[in-house]
Amino acid sequence: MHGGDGLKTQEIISLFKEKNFRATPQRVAVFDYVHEHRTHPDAAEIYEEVKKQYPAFSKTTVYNALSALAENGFIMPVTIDSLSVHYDGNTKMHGHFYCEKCKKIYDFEVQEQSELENFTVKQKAIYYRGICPCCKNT
Amino acid sequence: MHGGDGLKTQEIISLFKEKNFRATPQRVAVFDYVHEHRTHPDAAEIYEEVKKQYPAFSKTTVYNALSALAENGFIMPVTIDSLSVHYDGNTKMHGHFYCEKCKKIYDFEVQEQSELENFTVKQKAIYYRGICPCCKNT
DNA sequence: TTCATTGCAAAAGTTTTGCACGTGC
DNA sequence: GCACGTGCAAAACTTTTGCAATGAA
Repeated sequence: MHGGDGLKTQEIISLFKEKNFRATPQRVAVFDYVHEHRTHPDAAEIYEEVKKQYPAFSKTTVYNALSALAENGFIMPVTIDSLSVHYDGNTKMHGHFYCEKCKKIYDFEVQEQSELENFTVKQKAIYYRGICPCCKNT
Repeated sequence: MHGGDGLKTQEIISLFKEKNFRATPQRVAVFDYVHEHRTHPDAAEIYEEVKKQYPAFSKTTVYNALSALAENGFIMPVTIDSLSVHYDGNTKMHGHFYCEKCKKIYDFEVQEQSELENFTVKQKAIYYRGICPCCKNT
């Protein structure tokens, strides 16, 4: 196991159909990868890994799938690292810590965040950056 | 006036020297632009605008200056929009709202955010995204 | 004088686009 | 069947790098 949700392909497809989200094998594979690997992968990593299973996979499709999945709330984009957009299968509100040394992204719990009057808020993100405990001791 | 701090060149240079930050005219100009234009400009905008005053300006220098200024706490990077890094002259803790329609970034107030045990936190950011009041009514 | 910074061009990397083809519903 | 998704290559962008020249301290 990878520490994810462990949803079977059929369950993922059902999830998509509930939201009238077209269930292509590519979208299912990207969803599955992001949910099974809670290390905040970016498009490049997802492309490399998913291609091992599905050799015909295109990079464009990864970008399309990620955008569509994020738009529909199936995954959460993390723009903490300005180089590339990372994605998180955990869509519940939580914070992200970016270690400037090892570049790893850590999750942490946060309290409920306030609303903004008159604004339609679709997504809230809390990003911290600095040095993680591991890298402090080296 | 642009709504910024209104620091004179000499004051900016003093500010730099206090922190042993080498005061080149380019760094002063970039600092000045970011502090006078509180619209969260990115490197491209700063380059275009500052070049009007100083034609010999190089894009590399803008990136160098922005990194160095951010590293020393003179400005704050805003990675809310995955396309480019924006910069904020206001380094006091506050939130940023990104409108997905008009792409404008709004500031808002936030409460004190919690610390993280064992982590060295150098920077905290709170990003919301969605639709701003202006764009809702169109 | 010295060493950090600048400026230019070229490279590296991510993301987008255009368009023909394929496929879920 | 039709609209939407996919795949490929090329384009568009942002940011970084290498290196010689310049200038702040």
